[in-house]
Amino acid sequence: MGSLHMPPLDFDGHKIDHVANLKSPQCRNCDIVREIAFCADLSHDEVSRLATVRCHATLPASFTIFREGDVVDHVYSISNGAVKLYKLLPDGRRQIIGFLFSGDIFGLGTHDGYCYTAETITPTHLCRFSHRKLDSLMEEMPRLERRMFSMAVKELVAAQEQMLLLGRKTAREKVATFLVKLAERGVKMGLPTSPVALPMSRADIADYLGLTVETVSRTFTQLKRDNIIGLPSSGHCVLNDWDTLREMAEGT
Amino acid sequence: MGSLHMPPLDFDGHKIDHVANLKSPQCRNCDIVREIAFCADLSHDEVSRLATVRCHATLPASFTIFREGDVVDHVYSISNGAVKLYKLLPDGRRQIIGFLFSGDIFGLGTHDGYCYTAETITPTHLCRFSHRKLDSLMEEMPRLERRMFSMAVKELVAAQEQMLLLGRKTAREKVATFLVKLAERGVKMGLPTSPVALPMSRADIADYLGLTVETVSRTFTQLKRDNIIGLPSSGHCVLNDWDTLREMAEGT
DNA sequence: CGTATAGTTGATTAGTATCAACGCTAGTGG
DNA sequence: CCACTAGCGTTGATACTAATCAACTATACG
Repeated sequence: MGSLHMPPLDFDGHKIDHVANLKSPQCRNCDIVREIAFCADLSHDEVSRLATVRCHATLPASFTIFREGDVVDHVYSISNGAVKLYKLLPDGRRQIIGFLFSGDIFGLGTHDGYCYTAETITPTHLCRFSHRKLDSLMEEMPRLERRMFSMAVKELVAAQEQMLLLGRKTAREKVATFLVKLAERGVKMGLPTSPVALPMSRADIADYLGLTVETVSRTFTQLKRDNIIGLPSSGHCVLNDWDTLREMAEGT
Repeated sequence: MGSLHMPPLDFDGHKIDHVANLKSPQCRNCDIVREIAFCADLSHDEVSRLATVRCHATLPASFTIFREGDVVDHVYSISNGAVKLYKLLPDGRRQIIGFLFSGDIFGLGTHDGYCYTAETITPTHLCRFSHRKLDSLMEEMPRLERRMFSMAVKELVAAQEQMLLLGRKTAREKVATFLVKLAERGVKMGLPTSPVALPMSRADIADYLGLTVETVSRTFTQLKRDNIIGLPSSGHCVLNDWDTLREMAEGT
């Protein structure tokens, strides 16, 4: 929020890592990313060619990557860190469209510009690909296009589930769904089910679930009192009763 | 609702129009569809090849085309009529994901099956394409893949706007947005801005906007009392004050 | 150590849901 | 042709969930 009027750091500026050192300690992480991000399913050769059009950057927390309405010029892939995407109403009401983590990509859009603002939550390491270059690469690499398409479909499926949550679930069900999804996402990344890391603020969670900070806080406290979760700190959540949480998320 | 346990009509069964007569009175409509649906941007030759894998059907109102979880085997394009897509919670709470009209396509999904149920609202004429055949066509026709991709992106953008509506807008704003969007959609199809046709029931509108029937009804009545809209019948809505409606939709 | 920010908790309000009744419309069958 | 019925839409009374307003506590930061 505080960075809303800060101009975006240039990827070619001082915060950039110009060379990806594939033998660095981050290598293992890169492999994981390759499995999940849009490099997956591509041959070694294809990945190398993708690498020629990419650019890295390490950004601080609360850094605005681009704003809703900006010209759609790049696609981003998160190597490491956490990003939130949101839309605003003129009076400041905010809806967070999604939280993204390592391996996720974002930056699709139409000729009307990006349809959301993207902002880092934690310090984040990003890969950036220019749409222009990506487009010409896609001409030669149909599998890349396939990959982009299937990712768009996945995003769409996620968006539709979130519509069900926002339109029809209670506060408890919303929070339960949020925790279950975060935990499942973590497991896919090789993390344990519990505790779940909550790098985002309560305000962010509220704006993601269509609630207020107070309601989110109260709901957490309530779930804690019922021994369904534990809150060792505001940034971590222990899932004590996975089954109950899952049922609650499904609305039963 | 009443057709929930009715087995889907087979496209190869008695309700099928096996041959598309391009010189029929529907021809003009077909042209319009070609502009909007995924045949747009394709050459005459490409459209012909698409035609070889397609299949037509005329379905009655309230007919379930496929259900959430069904194996994803076809993509559908609406020639004529109206369709709603929805998701259900185990206890029956429903969220309508979208209303679709002439020229719209639907039927994207993952290996987990379709992520929503599709049901006709009015009697509807559909085109159906098998995913399998479409996939092999896409190998040869990159533009077709492009087209599918850009349509998925458009759907995604729409889903994200709906998230903002569901999470952060008031009942009045929701209804105003709904009417504005419907009117704009109509204009794209060459219809006048007003009156807007409302082929769907109040219950459908409610489940689309995350409200109850009663709230939708009351909100319509209220807008009518304020002379912003007129309701000559429950199926039509006259937009008297476009600017106010638009502002209301944007939340100002 | 002091200040600013984030998170929690409490009291009250407001907006929408729920429950209930009634009117309208369209289709049905006598 | 018209009364009958069923479903949809509207309206009213009340309840309840979550929002708002406000105070306080915990945490992070300089």
